[in-house]
Amino acid sequence: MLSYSEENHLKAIFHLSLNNESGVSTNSIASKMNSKAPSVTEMLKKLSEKNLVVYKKYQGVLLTDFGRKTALSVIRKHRLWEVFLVKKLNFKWDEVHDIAEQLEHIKSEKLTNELDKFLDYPTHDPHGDPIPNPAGFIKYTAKLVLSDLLIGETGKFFGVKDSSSSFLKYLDKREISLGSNIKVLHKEEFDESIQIGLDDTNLSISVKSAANIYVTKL
Amino acid sequence: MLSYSEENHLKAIFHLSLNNESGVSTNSIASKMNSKAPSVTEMLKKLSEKNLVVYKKYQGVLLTDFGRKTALSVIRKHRLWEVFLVKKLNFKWDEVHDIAEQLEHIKSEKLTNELDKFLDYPTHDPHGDPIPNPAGFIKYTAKLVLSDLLIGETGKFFGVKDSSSSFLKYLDKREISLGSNIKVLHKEEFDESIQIGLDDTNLSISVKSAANIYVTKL
DNA sequence: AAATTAATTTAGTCTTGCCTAAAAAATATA
DNA sequence: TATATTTTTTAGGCAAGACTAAATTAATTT
Repeated sequence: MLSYSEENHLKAIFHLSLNNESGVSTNSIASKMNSKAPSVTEMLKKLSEKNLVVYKKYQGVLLTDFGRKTALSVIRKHRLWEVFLVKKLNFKWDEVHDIAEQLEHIKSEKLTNELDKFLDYPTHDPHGDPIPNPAGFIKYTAKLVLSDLLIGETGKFFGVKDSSSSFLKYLDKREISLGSNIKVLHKEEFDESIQIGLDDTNLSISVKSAANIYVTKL
Repeated sequence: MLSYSEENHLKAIFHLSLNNESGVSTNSIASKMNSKAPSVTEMLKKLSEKNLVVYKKYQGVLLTDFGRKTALSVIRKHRLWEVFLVKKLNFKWDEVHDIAEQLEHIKSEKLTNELDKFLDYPTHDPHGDPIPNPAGFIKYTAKLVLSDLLIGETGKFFGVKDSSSSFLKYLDKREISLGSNIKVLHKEEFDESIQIGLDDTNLSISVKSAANIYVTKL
């Protein structure tokens, strides 16, 4: 039975190893976990003992298959609970993260699978991130970003890269919501801002925002 | 912010003080928590520091108003989650306790209240126990037990005293379920067993079982 | 290649929550 | 009431998970 802290470290390593094939550094884990390097070193030893990671001093760390499956089971629960909160309990997508951080540690396979069924087997969470299946398989989609689109092209908004509450609120205020079709009308040379068309309205957003909006080209 | 262990101790004290107006003993708490007396003593000091209990060495312990409210908030969450598991996720009433023990510690008032609304403000959990309201008010009903009924009387089954999994399974097997109307047909002098009528069937149960079945006289 | 800087690990400490064994207080009994 | 028993508390220890400061290893720069 894993502790919350063990599960959280596995999750952090999983997320960091997506960018870093060759091994995740102690410091990057510490910074993601809001902790300090020595705490991470100690935890890596323990996870290594339990065959959840491959760890060699000073060499960075990687998940074993078992570790990866375990991390994905936690992520699966996190994302299913996010769907539950938004779809069933009227939460906004920027309010669910902290609660899902708690719920993801509840231990009951039956609960997870019944929840999945109750939600009608969702494939993505409210931020557009894919939900792993019970076997730990996760379906990634190529991640095209709004700022990658050329003038005249249209994309369907399916997720965000930075899911911080402030960015999500920014999107809500502008009524840019998951599923919208966004057309790139113009790119300003001066400040790189982008004019977009959304339903009947036109608005201007910064490149920084556009780089945070995942789209599928239509 | 209270720890799981603090919340669990408050809950134990709450339940024990229902029978014991004058103060709950260290040993009784330890036995309910599956721990040992010294652990309880230590915790009582801490809870007393935080004004959750009134504790004087060797004198037993009682909840303060604040402690009582806190305990009831945990119990409220426990029972709401039990309703959720049974009503929405197809759990049997004997399967929900351990999961609710985990879920009761999730911290989010909004979550609790939205869950309450989603479940349409249930008044009782799947075992017939009343659910406290958000203000910490709990409505007790006088607890009449099946073995209290006289021959010829009928009661509506609304709860169980001992909600152990084995007893709940026993009831399921005999198709004695919450809400049933049970008529006392006969009491056997020899072994005190009781003949009952349930819908169209008659069956015989022990006094011990009958003393675990809460009913309202019809 | 040596020296400096950065990253990581070790050593030692603290808190929480649990324990056993021993001491002290309260209760029951002869 | 004095003694025995039970209950509770104190004392001291242990494991988990965090930390700071110091030491070590790796990486970078000159």
